[in-house]
Amino acid sequence: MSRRIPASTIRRLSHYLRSLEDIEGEGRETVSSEELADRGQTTAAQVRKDLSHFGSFGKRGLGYRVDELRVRLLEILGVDRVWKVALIGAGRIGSALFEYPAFESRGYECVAIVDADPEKIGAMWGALRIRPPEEIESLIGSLGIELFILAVPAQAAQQITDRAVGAGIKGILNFAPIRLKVPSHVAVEDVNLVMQLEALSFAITQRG
Amino acid sequence: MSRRIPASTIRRLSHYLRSLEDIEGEGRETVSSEELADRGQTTAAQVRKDLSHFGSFGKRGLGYRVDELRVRLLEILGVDRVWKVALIGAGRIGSALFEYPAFESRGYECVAIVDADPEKIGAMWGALRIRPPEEIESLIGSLGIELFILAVPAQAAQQITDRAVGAGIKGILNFAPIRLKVPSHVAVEDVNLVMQLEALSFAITQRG
DNA sequence: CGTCGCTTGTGAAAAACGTCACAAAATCTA
DNA sequence: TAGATTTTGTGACGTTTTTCACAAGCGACG
Repeated sequence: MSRRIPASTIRRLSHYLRSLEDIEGEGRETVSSEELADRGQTTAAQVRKDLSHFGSFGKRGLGYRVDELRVRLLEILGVDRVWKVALIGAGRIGSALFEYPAFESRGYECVAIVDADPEKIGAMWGALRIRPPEEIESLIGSLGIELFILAVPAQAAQQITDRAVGAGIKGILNFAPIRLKVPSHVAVEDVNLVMQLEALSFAITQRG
Repeated sequence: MSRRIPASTIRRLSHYLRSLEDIEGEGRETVSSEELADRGQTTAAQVRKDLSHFGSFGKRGLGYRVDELRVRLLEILGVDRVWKVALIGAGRIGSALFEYPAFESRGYECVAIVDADPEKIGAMWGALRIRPPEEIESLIGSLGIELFILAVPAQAAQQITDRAVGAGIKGILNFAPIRLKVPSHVAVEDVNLVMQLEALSFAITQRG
């Protein structure tokens, strides 16, 4: 029941949540920390320690009720509600993300698409019309957008970020390969595929 | 000059490498640990500690020679050569990745595309023809493929992984939302956008 | 009801990771 | 050459994160 939670704990909670959904799909009603550990890449003690940051949800001798723990994890992770998301950048990555079914299934709802390319502005993606960057502030305000998925070239990313921050954005999933500067109350998660590929080639090279 | 390197160090090395390329582009010849720290999200001591795992590349009083350190980082990360990559899954994500310019610029060369959809098999993407899954083993063998970019539905991922491992694959960049089971000599990096969005919503909810 | 088997929750120990502080090495200046 | 100045490389230290170990809680069963 502490205050400061490690980022690695949060990642594992996401994974537990997915496992719980699988387990629920299998029709099971309870699960032990050991089984959750096996399905993740961790240990039973780690599972219990992770959960203990937020309360005690299990029953000794029995384990955790699957649906109960699932709902608690949804609450903890803040995905027990809909998040209004804007997709900034209607290129290849943006297009792939827009169709990515996993987002909607977790309550992330794309309510706006923005692109700077005059050829794209005005086009329809599904029910959404692509908007020009000038409308960023008004879109955030009128639609209640809290999250940005930022899939624009690196040189445009900081400028757009500054405007989004000014208009009250709360979090950014950043695909641009730069470190965005934001005030401390704005959350940023970087997606960096080159970095992950380099982690692979390092690991392989290391082992010879 | 130690043996076991923290994953966080590797991520930072990738970032230093990008910074060095920027700095070189600005025409500078040397750089201090402090400047590298400023461009990353870290401290000068951390930069020096990270580098010290692999040797001592700087000159006291001067800093690091930009081009020299850049080349050393390329070697350390294993990107001082070409990696033959296969793209498994020619859907939206696969398409976005295939056109992603950053991959080629770091020496990751896509030499094969595989998809299970009969409607896609045989189609050309650039100079590459989309292959059926049955050819996975022979493609790995004949083309010298070492890395997979796995962008297929979750239920197909483990099966394809098993076959790739059997045929000698060394690393997998996994977009499927499951934890792949692989022998310890195979490296896996998971790309999990839902997990990253959940990290955002957690952070925002926490501060709420 | 008492005991047995199972599994949680949690302090305490250990390990991993990051920070600090400073001696050592390099250049520059005179 | 000597002294001033800069910045690295690294052992010692502090903090964070993981692992360990076990008391305590729960259900089952005779």
